[in-house]
Amino acid sequence: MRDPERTREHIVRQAAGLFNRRGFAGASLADIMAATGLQKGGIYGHFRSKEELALEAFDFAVRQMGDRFAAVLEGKPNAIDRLRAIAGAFAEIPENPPVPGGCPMMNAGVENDDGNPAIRDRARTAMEGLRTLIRQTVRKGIARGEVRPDVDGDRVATVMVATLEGGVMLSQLYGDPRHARVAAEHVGEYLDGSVRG
Amino acid sequence: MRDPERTREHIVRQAAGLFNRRGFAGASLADIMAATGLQKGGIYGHFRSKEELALEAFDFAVRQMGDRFAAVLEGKPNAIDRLRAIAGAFAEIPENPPVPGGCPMMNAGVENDDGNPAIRDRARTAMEGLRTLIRQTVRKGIARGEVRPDVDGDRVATVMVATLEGGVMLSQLYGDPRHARVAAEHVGEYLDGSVRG
Amino acid sequence: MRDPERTREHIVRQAAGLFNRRGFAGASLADIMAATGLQKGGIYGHFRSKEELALEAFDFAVRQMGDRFAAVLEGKPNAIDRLRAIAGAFAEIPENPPVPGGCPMMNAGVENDDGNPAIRDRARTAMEGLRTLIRQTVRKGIARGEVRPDVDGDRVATVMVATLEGGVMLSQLYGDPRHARVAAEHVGEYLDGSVRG
Amino acid sequence: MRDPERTREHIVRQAAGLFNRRGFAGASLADIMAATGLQKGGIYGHFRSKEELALEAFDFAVRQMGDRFAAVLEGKPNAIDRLRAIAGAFAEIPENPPVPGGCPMMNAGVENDDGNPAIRDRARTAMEGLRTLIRQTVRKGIARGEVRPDVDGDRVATVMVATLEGGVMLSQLYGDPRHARVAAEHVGEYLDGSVRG
DNA sequence: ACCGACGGGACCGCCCGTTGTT
DNA sequence: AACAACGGGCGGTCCCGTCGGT
Repeated sequence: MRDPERTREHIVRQAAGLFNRRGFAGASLADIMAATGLQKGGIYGHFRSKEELALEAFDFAVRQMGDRFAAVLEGKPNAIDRLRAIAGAFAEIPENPPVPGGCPMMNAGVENDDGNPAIRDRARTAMEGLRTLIRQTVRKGIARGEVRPDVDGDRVATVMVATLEGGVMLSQLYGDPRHARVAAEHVGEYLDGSVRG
Repeated sequence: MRDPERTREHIVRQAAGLFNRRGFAGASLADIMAATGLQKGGIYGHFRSKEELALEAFDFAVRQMGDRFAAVLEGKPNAIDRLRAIAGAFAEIPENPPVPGGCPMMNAGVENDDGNPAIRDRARTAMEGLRTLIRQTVRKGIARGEVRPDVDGDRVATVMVATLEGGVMLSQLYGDPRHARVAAEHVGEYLDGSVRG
Repeated sequence: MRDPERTREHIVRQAAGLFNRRGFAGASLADIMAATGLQKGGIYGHFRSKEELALEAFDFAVRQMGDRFAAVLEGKPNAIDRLRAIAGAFAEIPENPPVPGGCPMMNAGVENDDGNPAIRDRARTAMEGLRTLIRQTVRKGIARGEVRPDVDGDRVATVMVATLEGGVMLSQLYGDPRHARVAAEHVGEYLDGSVRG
Repeated sequence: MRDPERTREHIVRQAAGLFNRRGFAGASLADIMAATGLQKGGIYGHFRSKEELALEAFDFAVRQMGDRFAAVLEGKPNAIDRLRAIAGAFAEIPENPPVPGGCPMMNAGVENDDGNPAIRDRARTAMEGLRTLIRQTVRKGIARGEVRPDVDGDRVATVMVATLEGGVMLSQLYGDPRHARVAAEHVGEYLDGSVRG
């Protein structure tokens, strides 16, 4: 681990999985030391505090999610196709999570209901990014005639995100990926029935 | 606080809110002491451990949820009406939570992703109770001709619960009750469009 | 347990075994509650504190030891016979302890090396009672011509008690009653060889 | 206290005295903190638990005892001289204890009558080491014609250890070193009268 | 006489963060 | 850059003792 930049990323990556699975309070520095193979000094040389590391780890996790979305949206100009692709990306989370522990936005939001407002803010911002992606996709879809002109993009965003995140949550709770897939399928039907122009 | 039974319930009620908001690890005995006005001895006289208290608190929270459902289902024989009532109950959670912190099943499920399998099991069982309620409502609705005969009750349960829980999650994350209401409205349209016979 | 006197003795008896085996700090009130079948109030109605109970329990234990000595000394006027009888009583302790846990004087003395001077004082007094018994037996034996006139009773007491208590300690440590018997046999030879007149 | 090895030994040494005087349960971490001048973090960095520290402290205490024996046995080939030297070492314990609190084998054996089997096992092993030393000294003494050929080394070991440990116990109980000395003198007479060839 | 709820405190173990050193 | 010793404090658990009630 000669390259300090590489070490830093290594820490962030391992911490992201731990924080996502166990939450900020539940993941201890001892856990992170074990996961990274570093001692305390090696970690505190890169981050001023556990919280600073948690924030970077959360951003990293959100970026992993974003990369997934970017990958499935690649080369899809059609709005409905794009929204379907987002649903498909969610359907895959339980079986192939971008970060261990599932969706970081939901996890961070629920686990930091109380306390740790910094992470909560980050979760809100990230979630709003996803909702904005959906909203703008809808808007462009309307402009392109692929989406009914009377469709409210904000509502579509809420319906989609709620259903998909809820499906992931059920899959995690039951340890059964079907729920996320059923939720994604429902979103597909919803898009065909109520959104498509 | 002469009556020990009352004290016990008082502890459980306060603890339910704390555990629901902060999670099992996040809610300390000091928090519970502060919320109940009791000292450690007074709490450990009623419960053998923090976990035993957490389990009872979780059961209490689930019961509070169940009471909500029972209240809105009261006197509604029609299946679609009943499913709508469930959606309506979820829509109200952010503004008027049966237990502070929102839906205990989702919270416990997400926060105990790792660790504390006992609470996780309880969360699964409670969630399955809700899904069973929906499934059986669908089945009776088919028998009564209120629901299309080809509707899969299990899928309806997953779609409804995913959407509604996801809506509650969004409302909590944003501090805005609209998301839960939008999710509930979507469920209503889904019921009218795809379930109603 | 109608008779309060009987209850009190019941507590003392059970506590004596617990304190003798686990020491003052090691035996908790919860242990005593479990052993006696009484609740806290039932115990504190008879004793003002754990220490007061411990002192009475220790006295009880010493009395049990004393009863053993009295029994084996009964009808033995000869000094050497009496001293042998004391050795025999010690030899039996590991297999048939008068109080669970062995000799309370040794236990209390060793376990209260530091702290709890009250129990330590009682242990000293009790031990001195035993040494006085030996010393006076020697003295009478000299007067009766059964013991050499130049024998120092105090030294006999120390040698006998040291050897016998040490034998009991070894038997307890190893869980093997032979050591106490060997020690008692040695005392017998010592009496025959160096004390008998 | 720069050198961690030195710190560790410092902790062990101080803890050995505390555990030997107060027992495993009786010596609290607060006591050890006070005796060592370290905080909890400083102690738990060297030992994983109180029990691990107690085991090392016990081993240290036994080593201190062993050093005493080794010192007095130095340059003494004759078996009777060696056995006398062991008795002499015991006679000195009350006035000049190798570890504060007296003989760790006896203390640990008596105080862990119940509970803490690990320390009890160590005490047994250490005591058996002492008995073996005596047994083998007797055996060699027989071979060298210094000890009667019919002497049973195991019985000698039990008699000597019982008497000497008992003497130390009496000295501790009374706070008077004479008992240990009398016991050692008795052992000397026993060796001359019953063991010497 | 006995029960049992409760107070308040001490226990050990783990936590995060700092600091001196290599 | 990384290690590892250490400080100081919070965590849950169990402790003993009191007191109102039966």
